[in-house]
Amino acid sequence: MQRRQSIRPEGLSPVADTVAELRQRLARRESLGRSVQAALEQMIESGTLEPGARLNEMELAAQLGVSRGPVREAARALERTGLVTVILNRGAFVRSLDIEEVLQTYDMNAVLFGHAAALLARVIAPPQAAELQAIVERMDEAVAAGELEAFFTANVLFHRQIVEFCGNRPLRDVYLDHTRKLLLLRRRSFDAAGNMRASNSEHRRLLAAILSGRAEQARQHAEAHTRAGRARYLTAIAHGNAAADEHIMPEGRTSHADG
Amino acid sequence: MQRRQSIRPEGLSPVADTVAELRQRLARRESLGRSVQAALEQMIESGTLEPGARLNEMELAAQLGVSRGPVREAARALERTGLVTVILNRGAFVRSLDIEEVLQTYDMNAVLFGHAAALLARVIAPPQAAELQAIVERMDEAVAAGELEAFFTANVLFHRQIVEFCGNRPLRDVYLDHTRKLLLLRRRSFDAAGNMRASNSEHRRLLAAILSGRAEQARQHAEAHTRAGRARYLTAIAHGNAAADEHIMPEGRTSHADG
DNA sequence: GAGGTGTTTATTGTTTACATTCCACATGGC
DNA sequence: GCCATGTGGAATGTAAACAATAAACACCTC
Repeated sequence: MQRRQSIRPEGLSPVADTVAELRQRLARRESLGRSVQAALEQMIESGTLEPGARLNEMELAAQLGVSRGPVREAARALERTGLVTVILNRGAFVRSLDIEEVLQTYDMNAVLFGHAAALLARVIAPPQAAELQAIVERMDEAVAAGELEAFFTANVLFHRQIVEFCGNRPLRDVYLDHTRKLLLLRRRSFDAAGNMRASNSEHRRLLAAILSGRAEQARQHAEAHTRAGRARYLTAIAHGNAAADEHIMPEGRTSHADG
Repeated sequence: MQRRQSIRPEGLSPVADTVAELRQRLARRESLGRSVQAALEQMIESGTLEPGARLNEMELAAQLGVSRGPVREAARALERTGLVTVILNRGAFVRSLDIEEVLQTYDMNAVLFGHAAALLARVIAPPQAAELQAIVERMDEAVAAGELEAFFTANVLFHRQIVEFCGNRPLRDVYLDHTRKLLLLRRRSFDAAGNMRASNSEHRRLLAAILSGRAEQARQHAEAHTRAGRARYLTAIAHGNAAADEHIMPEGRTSHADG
């Protein structure tokens, strides 16, 4: 049973790994809590921690070679990010998004991304324009070569850079947080290969509007693109492709109407 | 040197206050960390903790009658809310918003609030309509009576209920978080008395659009209302009324361009 | 006297230990 | 046979001790 994470037989102190990680942490000047948070996010992304799973503090602390304190800190941080739910005296659980929340998040993201595009259309600078164009071309190449992973990476970057370049930081943070929430908790299943080409032609139209400075048109393209993604998600779950995991969570007391 | 918060001479254990708080906590089934978070927020709101102030863990723990653990937890939670900044090995500091961030937050909130209004216009139910109308009337009364505090309370509730009723939870959470960030860190100075009447007439127009089901018109009114608030903020700081506190924070190394 | 360096002290980061709560299972009563 | 109750174990909530970092002060050198 081998894993990529530094899970190791208990009792043995893994000197090599530990000092390497510590050196890296010191170099990056981040606390153990942050490091643990990153590790947990990767566990969620890789599926090691599935939706609904409980984050056992002792177990995780032992696996990561730290004490429970940093693990707790990371769990609380993930709670506010929306990746886990903390229940008093019961612990932290990886959230499972119900369809409703996914759709609502798409809805909000559409508005935010649309606004970012509109802002960017008014302020975009040449180097940024060049970068976005390069990303779109990279996606075209990925489509032609059928490289799904490459397309996925470039696709994420395209959206990320648009909200980055638009200049509104709070908007960027919110959009990235919620996009990441969707990515991490839905296991990427939405990006079916068949839609890559259509998706990137939407990117091209959006970028053209941004480059020509037509803010409102950019807004509409960006909104439409996000809503198209929403529609792709809907058809995906209709075909049973993706995880429409509902309510695996230990509920926070679903309130009935009885006394 | 007297303060409203439960700051007390060191060494004395304030039994009465502590047990009362604990009982309340047990009744509400919330962890100490949550309670401390609420206490810190109130300290920030009341001005006991001013922007730029450091959150001394030991001191706060002693004041609140808990250990440093819950205080740390609360500080990290507040960090993600955007109320404090945590610097490695130096502690948590109450954030001070620079003008740029306030304006950008207004900008984002305008879009979100506009979308909430548009959504609500399509789904509003009679009891919700009645409540919103009642709130607007309450604000009118407050204007007539010159009751600033009452107007402020009703005003906050009006916006809150619109995003609540619109049905999009992620949007609601984001909007409320960022609105609260502005309220807590700017000490309410934006709501100059002279603008109450104008503000509430905007509310009336917005509500009319919502009630008549005109989504796009509601969106525009809501957006315009938020941007009007933004403009009021700008004129306020131009007149030196409000706290345009810039960069009191110990900076996270403002990067210069030299080697 | 100015600048740099070593030391001190206060505070945070982290770990360890204790108290409390919840869940599961077994036991007994109906 | 089923439900209620009690008990045991495991995990979380909290507190207190330990380690490491950073700011402040004094000192020494030039």
